[in-house]
Amino acid sequence: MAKRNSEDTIKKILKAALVEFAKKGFAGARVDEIAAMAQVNKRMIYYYFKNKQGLYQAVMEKKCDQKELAVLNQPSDPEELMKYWMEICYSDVDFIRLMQWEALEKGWDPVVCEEKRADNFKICSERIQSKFQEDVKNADVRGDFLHLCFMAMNWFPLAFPQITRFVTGLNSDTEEFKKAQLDVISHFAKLATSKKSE
Amino acid sequence: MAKRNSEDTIKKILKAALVEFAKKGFAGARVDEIAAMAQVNKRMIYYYFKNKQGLYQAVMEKKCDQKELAVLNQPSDPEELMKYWMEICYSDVDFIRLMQWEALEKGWDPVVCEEKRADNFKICSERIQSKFQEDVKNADVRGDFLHLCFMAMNWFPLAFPQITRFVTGLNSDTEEFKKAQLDVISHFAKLATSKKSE
DNA sequence: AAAGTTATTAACTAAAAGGTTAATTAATAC
DNA sequence: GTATTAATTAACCTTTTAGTTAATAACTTT
Repeated sequence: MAKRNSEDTIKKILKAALVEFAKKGFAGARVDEIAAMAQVNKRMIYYYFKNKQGLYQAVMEKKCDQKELAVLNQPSDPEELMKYWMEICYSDVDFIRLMQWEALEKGWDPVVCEEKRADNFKICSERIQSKFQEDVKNADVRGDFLHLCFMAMNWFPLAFPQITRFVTGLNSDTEEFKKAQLDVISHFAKLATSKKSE
Repeated sequence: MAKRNSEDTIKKILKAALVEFAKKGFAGARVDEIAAMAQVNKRMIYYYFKNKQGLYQAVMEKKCDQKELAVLNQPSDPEELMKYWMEICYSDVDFIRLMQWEALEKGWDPVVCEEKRADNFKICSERIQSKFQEDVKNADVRGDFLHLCFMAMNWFPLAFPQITRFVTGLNSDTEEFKKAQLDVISHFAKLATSKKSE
């Protein structure tokens, strides 16, 4: 019989739960499946996390904490910034899916870690504002709305893979797509940072 | 007892199913709930659509057909075009949610009406290409990728309401948000259509 | 109006799926 | 070593849910 190790079982459960929740959302995720994937008795989930909701909460909080680090390590150069966030998105599709499930399942209702997450996004918006607003003098466009647009361009292909395939003919998880998409985003970033000719 | 009317019951079922599928996705939708909402005996759903999957298919096909019309009625002026599609998005959030559930539940797998939908998007991409490419001579950006970006900016706030709230402090279903968002999108459109100064 | 067909209903079935009970085993304290 | 606590297990319970059975009521045809 395997040795006992509460820390290890908690870790195994969280890891499996992340995969399952990202794959099927909260409602679609199966507790039995998580237990099987983690190779842990189902009862352990209720022992450590009370119920499915508690486990979900724990998974979300952990992910949000991870992303906090990414915000703090942002590069300052605008060109680099675009590349940086794109890399992060494409290297952690589970995160995007988690956010997407949350969006659908919660709608406009409040979600976990509201304040922490809002703060993180605020930092990003301010970064964009300071880098872009100074250049586009004649554009009275809010920095947070610029931020939202760049985020949209980054997230969309991963959030809507079929539609991306319909539109571009490419799968968004291919290198070919990624390159072309970064090109457009950088193109927009350049347009927004060079003074308008008009 | 109410009079019999097969056409009417089919219509009632489809209407309720659209609401339920948009709200909870395929897996989350409850057949009993749809029946109750449609005020129809549950058995009728299986009678007319065989099973839950068949009903889902019917709902999706109907929606796709509806959107085909919107594509054909596109205005040609770029500025108008942005406004047109934004209005369509915000007046039919159910459609966006349907697409989003599909994205999550199907992942990269094929979906209903593949060819028809791909064709529709192609028309839109070509429209964008013809309107934007001629202006931005020095940009070797593909029209379909431009299209994808504009679509992303339009869809994102409705697809990710919490994140939009975190970033902008506004709910994406408010007029205030809509106005500001159209401003940014138009701003980007203008940037992309005026020749680069460089 | 009788026979046949189409639409509708209520009651039932079987299989998940989240959660619980209570017993058991390993580590720790005394 | 014995008692106590913490971790783990198997078996069970309850509710929910997609899907069925079989009977019945309303139209249509002849």
